Amino acid sequence: MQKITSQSEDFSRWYIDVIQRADLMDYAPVRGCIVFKPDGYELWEACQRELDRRFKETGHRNAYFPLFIPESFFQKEKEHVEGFNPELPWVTEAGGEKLEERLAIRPTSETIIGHMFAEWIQSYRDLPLKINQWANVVRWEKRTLPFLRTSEFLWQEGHTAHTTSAEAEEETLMILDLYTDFVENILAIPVYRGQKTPSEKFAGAVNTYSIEAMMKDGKALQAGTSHYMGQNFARAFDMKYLDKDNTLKYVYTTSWGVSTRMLGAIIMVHGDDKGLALPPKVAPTQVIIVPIGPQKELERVVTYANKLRDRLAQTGVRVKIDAREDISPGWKFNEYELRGVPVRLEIGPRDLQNEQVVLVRRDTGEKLFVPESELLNRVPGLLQDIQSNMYSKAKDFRDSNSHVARHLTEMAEIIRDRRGFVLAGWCGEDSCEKSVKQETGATSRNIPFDPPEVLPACIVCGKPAKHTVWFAKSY
RNA sequence: CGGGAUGUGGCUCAGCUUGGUAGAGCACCUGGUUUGGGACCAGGGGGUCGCAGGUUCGAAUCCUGUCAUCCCGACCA
Repeated sequence: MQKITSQSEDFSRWYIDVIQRADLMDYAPVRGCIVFKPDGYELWEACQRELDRRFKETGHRNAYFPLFIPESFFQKEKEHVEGFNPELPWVTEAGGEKLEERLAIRPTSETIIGHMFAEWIQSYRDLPLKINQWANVVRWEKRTLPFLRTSEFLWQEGHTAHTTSAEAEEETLMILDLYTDFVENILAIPVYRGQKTPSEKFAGAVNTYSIEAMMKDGKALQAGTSHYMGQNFARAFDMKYLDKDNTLKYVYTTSWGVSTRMLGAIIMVHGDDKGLALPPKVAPTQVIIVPIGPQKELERVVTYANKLRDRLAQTGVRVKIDAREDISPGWKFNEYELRGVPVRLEIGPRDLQNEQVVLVRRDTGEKLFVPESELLNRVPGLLQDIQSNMYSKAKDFRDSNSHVARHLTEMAEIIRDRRGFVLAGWCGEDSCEKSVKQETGATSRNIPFDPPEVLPACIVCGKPAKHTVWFAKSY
């Protein structure tokens, strides 16, 4: 069996090797498009489950809007058109005839949802309106990478409309908190929360907020964004309501999304040279049972293993058994480590004899000999322990690769030699932000709400800093 | 979109320089022996060489075009 490239040798190749060997995806016959294979799609479904529950708990309802967007819709919001035009695919012909108006395949749905909201909103009593949609979107990217940037991807996009700017801003930040909670507690990935600089914000937004995660190669990945649109889209799409004072007013809107890019984050944050490592809370299989034994004993072992499987499943653990006889235990060990299953349960004749099982942690490789009588009590705690340990490891890595720089040359050195995130002061000028990119290759990730340190001077021009900003090379 | 590389059974690749009708390892199938960290023996099936043209008696091999993937860069909610 061919080995995967090690992370230290070539991180990009390691990533491509792992996602294919772990059977998460396959390339599709269309440029930049991938197939989410069952194991990859199950991971996405696990994310969906967690997020969808949170959206509903916070008063959002799911709906579904069309894939096609009339060209004229895009013309209505100037920044929005300019931002998205380069990456739009167009339908110009259908049913054998040329269309009167071209239809874009949605890159995001602000426009068409804005159009519909305008029809649905009449009175202040219709507000707030809080909708989420699970959908595929298309952006014709120049350079693609499975999960992280593909021409077509899956995501959720929330869209809300409110009577006041304060309420809309509150929604925007509440969602950022929701994303943070999900990514940190479920995916075990620590994030920096903050506001995007004007050059990095969403096309048409007033403010964009993001959570930024650090991959194991030190690059940043925007794991989620939440936008406050002010009245930009309300004016463009005529989203008005009659207020208590009997005057027409524009609503304030928000939008926010996370995508299948998060699968890439899980892989790049937790994976190692053995392959994937899935946080227990999203792992489609949390415990894999591998029965071991010579032919004569195997039947007895498997019968017993099946009983354990059933009892574990009853306590809510997602458990599977691999009782294939034609594949050696050693092969299975490697296989499930590659696939990132958090816990392996080995059971053989010796264990039957001793009334115990062997548990092996994916995160540390540690072997635990557990009396059979304690198994049901131990497993949930072990899974929780793995979950926390994975978060701590990721956080330690992130923290030890987060630096502070006071001069541009210093930042360039850090980015070049040590990688990771660099905190720096910024005067607020576009030109200085551009200089950072030119000199170091890093772009501004966000302006953190709670920077570890406040920097007084702009790293480029030395003038008083308006903001303290995270910079990094990013995916 | 620019620069570089690659495309040959499911996978990794050899063959291409010097054209002569496709090969290895792994995987797969059958039988047997095995089973606590990627088992072994024997037998077997599977590819007109990314695609389309061209040169030639003859093309995986030479030429042109095209598509896709990987790396670097530009661009990028």
